[in-house]
Amino acid sequence: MKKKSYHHGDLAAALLNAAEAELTENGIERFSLRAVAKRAGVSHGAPAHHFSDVKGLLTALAAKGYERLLDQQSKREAEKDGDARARLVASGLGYLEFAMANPQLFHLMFNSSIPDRDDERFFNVALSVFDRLVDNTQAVNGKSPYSDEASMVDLMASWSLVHGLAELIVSGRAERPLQLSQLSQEDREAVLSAILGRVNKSVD
Amino acid sequence: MKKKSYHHGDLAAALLNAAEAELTENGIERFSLRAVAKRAGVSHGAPAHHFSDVKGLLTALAAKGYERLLDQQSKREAEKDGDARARLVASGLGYLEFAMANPQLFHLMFNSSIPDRDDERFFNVALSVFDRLVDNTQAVNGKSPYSDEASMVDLMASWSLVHGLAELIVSGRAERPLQLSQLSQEDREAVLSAILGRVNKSVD
DNA sequence: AAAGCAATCTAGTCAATGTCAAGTTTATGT
DNA sequence: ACATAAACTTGACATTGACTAGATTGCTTT
Repeated sequence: MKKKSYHHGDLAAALLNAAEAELTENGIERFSLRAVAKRAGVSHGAPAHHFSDVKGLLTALAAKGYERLLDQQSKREAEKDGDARARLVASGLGYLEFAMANPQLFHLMFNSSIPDRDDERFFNVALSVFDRLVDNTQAVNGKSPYSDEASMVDLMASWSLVHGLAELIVSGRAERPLQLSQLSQEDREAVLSAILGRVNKSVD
Repeated sequence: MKKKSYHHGDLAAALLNAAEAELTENGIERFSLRAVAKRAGVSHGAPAHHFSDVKGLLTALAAKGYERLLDQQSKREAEKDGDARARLVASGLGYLEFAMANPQLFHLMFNSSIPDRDDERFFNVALSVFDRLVDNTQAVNGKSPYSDEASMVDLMASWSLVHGLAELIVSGRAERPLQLSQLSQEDREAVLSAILGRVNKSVD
């Protein structure tokens, strides 16, 4: 069905797909805009008409990543519809799952200064992820992080733990201590849940 | 005293200093080997004789960073010589302090795939940081993370929390919730300590 | 339906970059 | 002092992102 017409039809989407494939294969540090264009079957100058530059393309890709992250978390939370704390942990597992399934994309979203964080779409979807954490935290301890300082401390502890663990796993530094790759899916989740459960334990 | 002689004298060290300065000013993503050479006052080909390539130079720089991180932690721990748990938190504060003082170097050490983690010096000093955490964890809960699984879970939770918090701060994502830049040094440490204290709280 | 216009894409060019090879200068050891 | 190796320079090359001018095509307007 694909005719090699001058106009592509939906080059923007095709470029995003190509960009993610390139990112996955080569990593952010060997990422090349020209390789993306070649993969999409267009000239090296074509991307500029849809994304002003590399920064624009990768900002859009990172925003797409955030949306998938949100989906992943929603899915996980939906499975545990009862306890608020269980939902918070489930949300964290979704975060980890996303990181492990998309390490390079995760890296782009969180460890790169290339994406433009002030981009509207990027900003909003990133805020959504944060807001979800706000809601979950409030559901657990009954107080809004925005008004209650201790609750915000709880939130930051949860966030830091989940994100830090994701970083350690994705970068490979958690492999030696935990040997996650040796474990079954089930055991792995048990270990990760145990770690996530170590934060904000209710002492009352 | 510096003569513009053909031979530099200690170019390796000079290149490392120049590299750190360039890294601090431009960040890893705009890091240029030629700019480093120019800053050190040598030709663009000179670095190759001391560090085989960019990877080699940045691996050495990252290893230096690890050494400074270790020092920072030692300093902090030395101040709290009593309680094991207080020492663990102090160690974490040292970690955060290093990250905040050297954001780009931190980024190079932990979020970049450029440094060669199998490099002997890099590997060993990174292991030292981990071993310190092992010792501190054992001091707190009395069991070796290497033999006791629950203790390793504690360790990973501590590590993840500290590292994640450092990442959130350095990347700027913690600023909105915590507004650390608005706080005094004292208040800031109090907040950070509170967050670090949220993990592995003894419930017995 | 035809013409004009704007969007889309190509192709050529430029400066910057990392790496390599060849040559030059200086230190060192015998 | 002389040879040899180490340190450094210079020039070259392929790759990269960005810019420009021009070619092609879809769309709107009448």
